[in-house]
Amino acid sequence: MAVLEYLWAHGEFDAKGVYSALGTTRRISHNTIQSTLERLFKKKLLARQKISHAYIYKTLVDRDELMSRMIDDVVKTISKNNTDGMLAAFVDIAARVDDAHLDRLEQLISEYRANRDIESS
Amino acid sequence: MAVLEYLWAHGEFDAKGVYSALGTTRRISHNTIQSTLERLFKKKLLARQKISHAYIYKTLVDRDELMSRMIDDVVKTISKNNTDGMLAAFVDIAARVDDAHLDRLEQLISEYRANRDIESS
DNA sequence: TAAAACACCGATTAACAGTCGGTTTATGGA
DNA sequence: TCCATAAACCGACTGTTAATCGGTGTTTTA
Repeated sequence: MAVLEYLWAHGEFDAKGVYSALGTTRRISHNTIQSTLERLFKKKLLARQKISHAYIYKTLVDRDELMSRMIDDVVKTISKNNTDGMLAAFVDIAARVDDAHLDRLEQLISEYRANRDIESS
Repeated sequence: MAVLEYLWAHGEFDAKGVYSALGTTRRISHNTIQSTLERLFKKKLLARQKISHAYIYKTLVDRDELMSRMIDDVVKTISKNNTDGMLAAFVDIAARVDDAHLDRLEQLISEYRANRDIESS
């Protein structure tokens, strides 16, 4: 997560760059960062491109997309096809923060619809 | 999950009861069911009560509540405090199923509000 | 009171994240 | 051209957790 956070915040970087930002604070070796980058790459969460002899990594999914995937996984394991329960959970969670979030959620739905209509015209 | 599914569908049961329902199909021993029940109990997902010398287990959370918790976990690990991103992800996921789910989501928000207002009066 | 039923503990396997060391390979400068 | 360095790559170890089961001891009950 720390690596992803960093790349989300700062764009493309090589292992060295990520290491100099995170390594000291987290007391982690360069190799640890490197392995983490490789594993994220294998999971297709990062893309990489060889510049000279070092890879430059960048994220393949943004934070919201990753969150969506993870929530999707949860929904799949726990309530196969019970999308209504899923929607109810969304409302619960939003309301749990505070009720204003329900308004905001409605607003986002409207925005989504508006956006969709523009794109399809 | 299979154990939880069973208890959600059939109410209270002891290990034996769950075993006779799931054991044969899944080719799983009585002990496996028992361990699973114990672990779920330790996680506070099940409650139990000793009847004679056997425990009767029942679920402490329903499916939607469990889903909420798991989604909450995802949101916490991936987007600390970025609730707006979370809400956007909800809309995305709902819309991804199909657009009717956006209507349904709005409906659930209304229902939630109506419910809340009744309870607070 | 002995057999059956059950709880409980420990053990094994498999997966995975986090971490790192060692080895190989490729680069670029002397 | 050759070597020092940087980086990739591979394997390993630890810790955690789920899934699975056996063994042991305890409680019922016939």
